Amino acid sequence: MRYPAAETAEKHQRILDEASRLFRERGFGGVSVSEIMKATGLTHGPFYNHFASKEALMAESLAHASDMSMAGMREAESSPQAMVDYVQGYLSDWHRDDPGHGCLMSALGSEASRVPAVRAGFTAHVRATIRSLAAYYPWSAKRNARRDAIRMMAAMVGAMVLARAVDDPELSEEILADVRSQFK
Amino acid sequence: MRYPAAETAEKHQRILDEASRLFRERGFGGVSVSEIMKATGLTHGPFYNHFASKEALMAESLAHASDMSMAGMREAESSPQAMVDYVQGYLSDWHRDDPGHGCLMSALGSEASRVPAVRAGFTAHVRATIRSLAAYYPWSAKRNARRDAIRMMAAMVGAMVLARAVDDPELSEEILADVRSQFK
DNA sequence: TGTACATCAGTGAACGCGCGTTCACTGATGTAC
DNA sequence: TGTACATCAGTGAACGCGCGTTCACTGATGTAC
Repeated sequence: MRYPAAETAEKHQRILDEASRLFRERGFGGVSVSEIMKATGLTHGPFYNHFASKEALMAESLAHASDMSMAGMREAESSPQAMVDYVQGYLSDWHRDDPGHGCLMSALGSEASRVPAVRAGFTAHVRATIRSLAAYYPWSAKRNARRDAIRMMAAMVGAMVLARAVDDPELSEEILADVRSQFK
Repeated sequence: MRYPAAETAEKHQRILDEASRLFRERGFGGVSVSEIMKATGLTHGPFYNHFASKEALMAESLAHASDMSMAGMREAESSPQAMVDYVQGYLSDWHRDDPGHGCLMSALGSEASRVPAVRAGFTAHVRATIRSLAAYYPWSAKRNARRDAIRMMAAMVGAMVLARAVDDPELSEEILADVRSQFK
């Protein structure tokens, strides 16, 4: 049946919300189209009214996750302290235990290398993250801000990947704490 | 038909070699049992003479990759300079472009969090890496060696994940170079 | 304003495909006598 | 030393399953008159 035009756009957004969450939680390969549609409260059929393919959804939901993430970063840019808090929050247990609403670089990084459709969006997100960290984090030497932002970003992503993979909570906590204290 | 006993053990090793390479190249989900067996020159049937399941192979091939990797690290432990060279080599284009023979943390990190069978082996590898870096890298302050080893390892893994995912060679090179120069 | 009809996001059964896994069978090897 | 036979890693067809994707159909909405 035909539906009000407004609902269609809203459903499109809901698919993107659920997809970007589920992909970050379980990886691109770990979630089926049916599961995503079920999570939005629909059957799997109409998926192709919204997206050309699962790959197209991967690309669009990665861009969506990036938009959400960068919107959150806008707030962190309001003050040097907010920026430090952002980095500390990134390296928190809370973020480690909720990949679905967290950083897409640490959640989808290694898979992104293998999905060509997704790499351009991923690259744009990496660039935006570097730019924001370089411009707003209270660096001691502004001259090397971009270089230091890249180093910090690498440490943050690596720490999160390792803290999530390791099955000993103590070691996981140690990794996060050691990198946290590096940027306090 | 029956085969000489020596060949059987050798084939087991060859399956592990190919599996640990292919898994690192394409991820656990990106390689089928058939492909692995084909890469060792066999049909997929006898796979179950060697391993209980694909999950069991994942765990065993991760341990295998860890063994190979730690064997390589033994050499790096021979001198402080060799250790610095090891870190520089880790952050090289060569390593970035050959994940199949490289670090399993950067290749399989985000997937490892989601495969319970694999996490214990992954954790053991992380511990061994920390131990080796802490003990043999020429730290300025030996007192904080373990903390500094964890920080360096996080930066190395994060840099490799990002350098591989990004689709702009210049940005990829910049990430590697900036983290390389941090540990030179 | 009321009626007739085209629209199109929805439904859910069905498709081909590749996956992990199983199994009846093969036949050179190693062992018993 | 020679012969008979049990062993078991191999082969390759087959299995059930869930996947991404397609499609004939539905029916409330929006539009034309």
